[in-house]
This record gives sequence, structure tokens and C-alpha cells, in this order.
Amino acid sequence: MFDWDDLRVFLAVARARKVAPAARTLGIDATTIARRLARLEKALDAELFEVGAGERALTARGQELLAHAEAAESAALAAMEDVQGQQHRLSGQVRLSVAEGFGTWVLAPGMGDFNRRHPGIRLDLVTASGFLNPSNREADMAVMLARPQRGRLTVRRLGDYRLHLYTSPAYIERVGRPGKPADLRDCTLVGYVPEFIFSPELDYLDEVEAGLEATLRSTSIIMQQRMIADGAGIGVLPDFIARRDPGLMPLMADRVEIIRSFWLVMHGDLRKLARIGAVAGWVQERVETLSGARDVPPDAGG
Amino acid sequence: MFDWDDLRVFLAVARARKVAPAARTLGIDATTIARRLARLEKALDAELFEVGAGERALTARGQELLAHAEAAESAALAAMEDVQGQQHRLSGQVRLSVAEGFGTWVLAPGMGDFNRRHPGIRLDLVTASGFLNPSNREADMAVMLARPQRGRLTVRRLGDYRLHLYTSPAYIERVGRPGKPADLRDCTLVGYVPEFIFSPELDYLDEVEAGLEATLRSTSIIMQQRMIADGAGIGVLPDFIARRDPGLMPLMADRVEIIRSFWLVMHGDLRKLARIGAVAGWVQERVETLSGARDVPPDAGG
DNA sequence: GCCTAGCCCTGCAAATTTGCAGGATGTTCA
DNA sequence: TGAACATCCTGCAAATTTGCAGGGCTAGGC
Repeated sequence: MFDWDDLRVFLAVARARKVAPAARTLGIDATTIARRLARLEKALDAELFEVGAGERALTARGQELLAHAEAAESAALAAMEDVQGQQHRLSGQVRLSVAEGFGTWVLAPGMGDFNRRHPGIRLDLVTASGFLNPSNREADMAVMLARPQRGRLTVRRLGDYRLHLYTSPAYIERVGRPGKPADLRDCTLVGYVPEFIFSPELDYLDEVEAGLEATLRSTSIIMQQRMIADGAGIGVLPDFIARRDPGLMPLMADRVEIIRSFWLVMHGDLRKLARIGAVAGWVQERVETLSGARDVPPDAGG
Repeated sequence: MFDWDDLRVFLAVARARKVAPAARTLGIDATTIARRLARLEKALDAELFEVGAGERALTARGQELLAHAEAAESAALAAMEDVQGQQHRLSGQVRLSVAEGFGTWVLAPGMGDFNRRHPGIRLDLVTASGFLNPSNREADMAVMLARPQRGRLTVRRLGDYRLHLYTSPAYIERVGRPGKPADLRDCTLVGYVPEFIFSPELDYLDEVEAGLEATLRSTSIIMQQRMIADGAGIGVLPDFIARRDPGLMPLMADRVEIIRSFWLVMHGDLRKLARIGAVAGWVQERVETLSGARDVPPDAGG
């Protein structure tokens, strides 16, 4: 393969039509320019210029090369502009890792609005059954349920959300209504798979009543929701998920309430990028939409 | 302006995710690769990779650069194809002389991929019972088991592979299991035809135990494999062949291990042809696919 | 037709890049 | 947990590239 940098030399000579002015333009000795042209011609086995009237005119082969060299130049210039100057552009790719519940019910509904406001930003929501550490580059940013520990990460607390116990009328009809948390020991509980809990904050059942364990388990909060809504059991769900499902009814809302926080995490070196800032702002807004409803606990039932 | 040729280096590392394999792909020393990456990062004032888990992952900036580097690559490849015309296009005939085992199990599986990548190149795998000296023009290139002597040849070491003794359960049941290499004198051995061994490196049996000679002989490694798998005897086979045959079991793997190298040989004056380069790169990749599996010696048997 | 200025080529030395060898580090496997 | 293997970095020497100086050639102006 020829040295791609020789295309730069070729372009300069093609434009200047002489070696010496091209050398001055590039800040390279004219002798070197001539040698590199010779090297390029040898590498391509093609004569690129013919000399006449004290100038170098492109041959047919040279003219063919010119278009490609200009394409390479465009790529190189765009590379510089993008890599060095992109910091201030509201365009480009952002990949945001989110819990499926959060992504489905909090962010996805706002994606159309985000897209209209920032048509140049390609925002991908990447679901994860756990939370990806953004520093492994599978995502640029993540919304997490636990504040991450040290690392070259930038962390911002987004806000709180509340969780309550939920079940379905069908379950209550079949099994009866438990009156206090201790009664839950006799119930079918739905929850996460302990071995795959990526954060102790997800161990809601232990917080409801020490020692409670789920019988029906999934790594997917939506699968859990489905199980509960279908009358399979009782479980803890975030209000922002549960209130959308008419099949769910709250349980012991006055006795059991769990509060958690969302954290926005991003790799330290991305923090200054305009598009990262735009996404961060938008995520904050989306979380704020929860606030309008979050302070009103669901009816305690009956 | 950064050296455009450094984009070529960047691309190779971005794709290989490590410096050493990228160096092999480009045919440039790994130290040089690392230095040129550093030079590019300095020129762009951007960190392009972050190192973790033994690999280099692209940073956000690196990902931005990748698209542009690929555009530059397209331009460079198109430039070569367009300017060089018939003689230097990624098209035309290449005849590659290979050992049949290597051709069957290493190259043939990748031929579909090669064809898709280079539809204009007609690559013939020429099996030879020995190895032809490429300088007599029966082949443009050859994969050889021994480093050829100096001459107007270009030689590149592709990598190592391992060989072990193999037999079949049927043979062991009939004859009993030899415990140490000297016991092989009483066994039926399968191997090459000594008069047709074109390279001393193929005399595996002598390396297992001095003076051992094959009773069942063939110039074809696949016929040898067949004989061994059918219970005819004991022989030395490359692991990359043997592991695909469930009829084979390794023998004395802890006592006998042979390591050989593949060498890619081509005539000096072909070295710069684009299609030769394309085939060379592809062969290197195919050999690299062995690396993922080659380091697991077969179970010692029993 | 001659003179001057600019360009380009060649030879040589300086500068830079590249490859090699050795050592350190990290990963994988037993 | 230790050993083996692969990778990468550093130092040094070899190889290559670059710049400089001088000379030759060409074109333009007078």
C-alpha cells in the first residue's frame, strides 16, 4: 500500500503545478516533495504528471487520482474537525444505558421531543438487565440506581422516585389481602434474581421485611410487572411503572414506601461535549416529569 | 496536519483492538505502530484509545475518527484501483500453493469471506504433495512449513501451530496403549513417505523418538488422518486438523508436543501487487483464527 | 542573444523513523 | 497461586527520510 500521506503531497503539487510552490505551501523541502512524488508514482506504477512549459500537468492517470486524493483530503479534514472541534457541536452519536423500566416509561415517551429539539444528535437507548459501567464504552452515559464508586466518572443525582408494593385484584380475591408486612411471608412474592442483582438497592423485598425472598424471579422488571399484573403474586414496583398498568393495585401504601434515586453517570472525558450536555439536560427534564406526580402516593387501597 | 498514513495504522489497531495483531496485519513492527499512534494522538490532541482488559477500545473521539479514517481508506483503495488499472487492481489471478491440511482446514473455510471481500481476485488454492518453490512460477505464493533459503523471495513468518500424537479408541482397544515414546517402536505408525518429504520439518516421527519410521505411509495428511481415525495406527497430526475429527484421540500429549511455523513465501517482484497483498493479509488472518484455539493442547487421553 | 531568476536534481550529512532485543506487565490456564 | 505466553515499552542501532548545498537547466525579460 502506498503511503497515504503522499496523497497530500500529490494534491499540493497538482494544485500548484510546480514542486517549489507546493513545497512552500506544505512547509516541506522541494527535494523531498519531488522524491515523495516519485515514490508515489512508483508505488502506483503510474506516471501522474507530465512536465511542460515549466509546469507539471496531470496526466490522465493523475486526473483519476486527483478525485480520490480530494476525497481522502475531505476525510482527513473532517477527521480533524470532528475529533478536535466536535466538542461544541450539537450533533453526533450518544448511547445511553438505562434500566428497561426507566427507558421504557420515562425516556422513550420523550424521545420524539428530544429528536425535534436536537435533530443532529443520534440518541440510542441501550437496555441492560444490569447497569453497564460506562467506562467500558458500551455506552457513553448511563442512568443508574446506585451511585457508582470511584473512577473517572462524572456523577449527577437526577432525583428521587418512589416504590410501593403492588398486586392485582385477582391475587387478592384468590389469596386474601395481607394486612401487614410480616403477612407477606405467606404470600407469593415477585422480585429480582438475587445472583443477578447488580446493585444492593434493588433488593427491595429485604427492605420491606427482613428475610423476604422472591419465589417468582426475573432479571426483567417488566417481566416482574407482567407476573404481578397477571395475578401471580406481590412485588415492589416503581410508581412510575405501576401507575400505568390498570391491572395493578397498590398494597399497604401507608406502611411501606421505598425511595430511591436516579443517578446520571458519564465518562469524565465526555462531560464537556455539547451533545452529552444536551442529553443530560433532557434526561433531567424527563425525570422532572415524574415529580409532577410523584408526591401523591397512590391510594392506600379499599 | 497529521500524517495521513497514520490513519492506516489507527484503523488497523481499531480493528484488531491490540497493537501486536495490527502490526502483523500491516507488516510493521509493533513498536512502530505504538509510536505512530502516539504521534497521531498528539497531532490531533485527542486520546483515541483507552486500554482495558488487555485491549484497546476506542474512546468517543476515537469513534469519531474511525468513520473518517474509513472514508480515507475507501479513497485510498479506490485510488489504487482506479489509477493502477488492470495490472494492479484488486483483481486477477493468484495461485497459492499450500499443504492440503492447511488449505482444507485453515484456508478453505475462509474462501467465501475472501471472495466476498475481493470478488475480482481469482484465488486458486493449489495443493501440492510437496511444496513448490514459488520462484519456478507454478504458484505466485506458497505457505511453507520451513523457512526457505535466501533468494529473490520475500518471506514472512505467519505463526506457529502445534502437533501431537493421535490414534483412535479402536486401535487402543485392539493393541493397547503405549505409555512412552519408546513404546511406539512396537506400534503401527502412520506418517509421510520419506522419499517425498520435501522438508525435514515434516519428519515428525524422528522427532518423537529417533529412528521411528512409519509403516503406513502417504503423502497426504488427510489420508493419514483417515487411517489413524479408522484405527489403523498412530501418527502425528496438527491440532487444527485433529480437533475436528471425533474419531481421533490424543496420545501422550504431556510427553510429546511438536511446534512448527507457517511461512508465507512469494516472489520478490510480486510483493507490491495489490492482490498479492490482499491474499497475504487474508492468509495472515486465517492463521490468526488458529490462535484462538491453538493453545489448548488436546486432553492427554483416558 | 544574453543575463537573471526560479526550479529541479544529485550527493552528502543530519535528522527521524523503524526494527530488534530485552525486560516488565498482564492475562490465562492448570 | 504460580507458570507460561503474549503484549507492550524502552533503549539502542540500523535503516530510511529529509534538508541543505551546489550545479545544471529553462524560461522570461531586456
